[in-house]
Amino acid sequence: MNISEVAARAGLPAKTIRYYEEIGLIRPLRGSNGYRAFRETDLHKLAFLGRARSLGFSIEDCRTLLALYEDRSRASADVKAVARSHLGRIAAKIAELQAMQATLTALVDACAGDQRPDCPILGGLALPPAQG
Amino acid sequence: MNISEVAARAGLPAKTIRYYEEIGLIRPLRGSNGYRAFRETDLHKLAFLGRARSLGFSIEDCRTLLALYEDRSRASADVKAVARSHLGRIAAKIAELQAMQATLTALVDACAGDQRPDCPILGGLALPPAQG
DNA sequence: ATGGGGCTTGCCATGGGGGGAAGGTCAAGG
DNA sequence: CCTTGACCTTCCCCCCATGGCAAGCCCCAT
Repeated sequence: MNISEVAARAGLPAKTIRYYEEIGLIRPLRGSNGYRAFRETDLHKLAFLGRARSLGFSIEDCRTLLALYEDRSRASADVKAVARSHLGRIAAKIAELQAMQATLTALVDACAGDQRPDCPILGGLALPPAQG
Repeated sequence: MNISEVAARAGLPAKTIRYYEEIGLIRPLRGSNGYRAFRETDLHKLAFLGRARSLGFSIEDCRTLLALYEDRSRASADVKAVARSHLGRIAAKIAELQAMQATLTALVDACAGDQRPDCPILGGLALPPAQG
């Protein structure tokens, strides 16, 4: 399998696949012409990586998960720990965004949004945040 | 005012302030020794930028907001448009994270998390996502 | 053999700074 | 006057996870 075929099948850009090889996530073979020669196992790994990335796992998390994926004697507790840690980061990020959303929504709702220059949004950004 | 004082007062790292000058968000004066000489207006702008950034506005959004902030004849509608656009991005990001959260939570809940190797999390990452 | 696509490497760019080196400046103490 | 140490300056490389582009092979069909 050449890179464009495995890219189409894994749903990843060829550039990303080359990058994943460069950082050691996959190790495809090489043909005599220098082309990467992907096996089915490489394709599986790339599909795995694509799904893990789409769930927001970092590359380093992916490296860990891939090692666990390949280790037939792994403990599921190890996998669960990685996943739960990531869930914590997701929850924290959601909370942060929701706080921004609340603050900004309040400012937007207070703004007339007409031709006049008076603007509570700019006012809110210019002054220290009130805690009440 | 030297950079460390304005950094402390604006709550921004000195490095960030130099960066903001480099990209033209602020234009502090210079003393004869080459040191940046910040005025009160520079401090206000930096505090404004810090709050806008903490609400998740991009640097380019900040540039726009700062221009509106300085334009006494702006229309509040222009400000509101920028803020609403940003609120849309925030909502999209929250939705994306919540989708990840839902998928990952389901996998984590299905995982025993013990010493055995069977792991629905890895299974879910290895197989194409079921839509049910 | 010629053309057009696919493959390779390599370098530069993003956003929003962080880290740290090399060197000039300033204020206080001996 | 000299030193010390804190502060300031510019400069360049680093992060993540790619995207874009260019030069130069390679393969297949005509």
